Amino acid sequence: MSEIQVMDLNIMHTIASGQPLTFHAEYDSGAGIVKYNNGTQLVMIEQRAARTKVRIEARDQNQAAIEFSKRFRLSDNMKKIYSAINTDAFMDSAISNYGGMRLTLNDPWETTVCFILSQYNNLKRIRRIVLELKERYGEASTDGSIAFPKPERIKAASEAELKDCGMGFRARYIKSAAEMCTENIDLHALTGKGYDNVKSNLMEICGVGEKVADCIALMGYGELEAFPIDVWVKRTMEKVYFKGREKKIDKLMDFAEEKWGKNRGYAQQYIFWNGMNVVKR
DNA sequence: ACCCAGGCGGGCG
DNA sequence: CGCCCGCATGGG
Repeated sequence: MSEIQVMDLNIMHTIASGQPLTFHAEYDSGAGIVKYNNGTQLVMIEQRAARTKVRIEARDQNQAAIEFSKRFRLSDNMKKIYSAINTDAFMDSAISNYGGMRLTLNDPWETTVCFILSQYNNLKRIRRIVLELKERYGEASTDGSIAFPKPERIKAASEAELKDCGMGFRARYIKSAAEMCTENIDLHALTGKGYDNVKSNLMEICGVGEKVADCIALMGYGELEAFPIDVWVKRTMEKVYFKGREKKIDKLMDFAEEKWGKNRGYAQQYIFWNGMNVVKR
């Protein structure tokens, strides 16, 4: 057992907010406990009521603490980021509602799968599909928890078997993504190559368009310039900044770059989550 | 019953 | 180019 000091971190909001980690971590909001397999082992993180200390339990404490710190982006200076994205009353309320919500930095392959599954879908069902994939194809760690399945394992499954996990028409994309990522492109090699480069390479994958590529760039590679625009972000931005008038994606992208600059990926996460849960339709 | 979901690829004008 | 359509599935 070890404790680490954290600032501007709210695990509850982070875990709830529709990111890859969300889709397989178990979270007990009453106890303030998250459990997830970090790729090699089971990790338990406890944070009571947005406190500044979290407790970590894992077989290999050191590895768990390092991975946790990276995955929850603890080295981000949130004071600076908030001052960059708190540009108006709407952003101010979003930050006040969900302060401490972090972007997470996830495995690129896992992120790719999660966001291919996200298209024309909803959070609840994405989560179920991801859990199903893990149960069927995931690899058990020695502590019994299950790691997200590697592309080799997904590739070995038939499209019909994948469809059986409830993913519908996305099975074709998942299957071909697994093939590409084992044969044609090395996802890990894209790390640190820069936003434009990462994004254009990701879009080579069938089933990965602009929005999904932005999600992967943001949450799988930590490219904070990525600004994924889904139906909620679009709706919310139109309502808040354009008097409810419809705007094209490109227009909204330019607006975001202008308004929130290099940290616009963080702005997007707050717009998305506050838009979906508070502004609603 | 009907509409929608963290969109995308393909086809058409 | 831009626009429009179908797509599997489950929940509101």
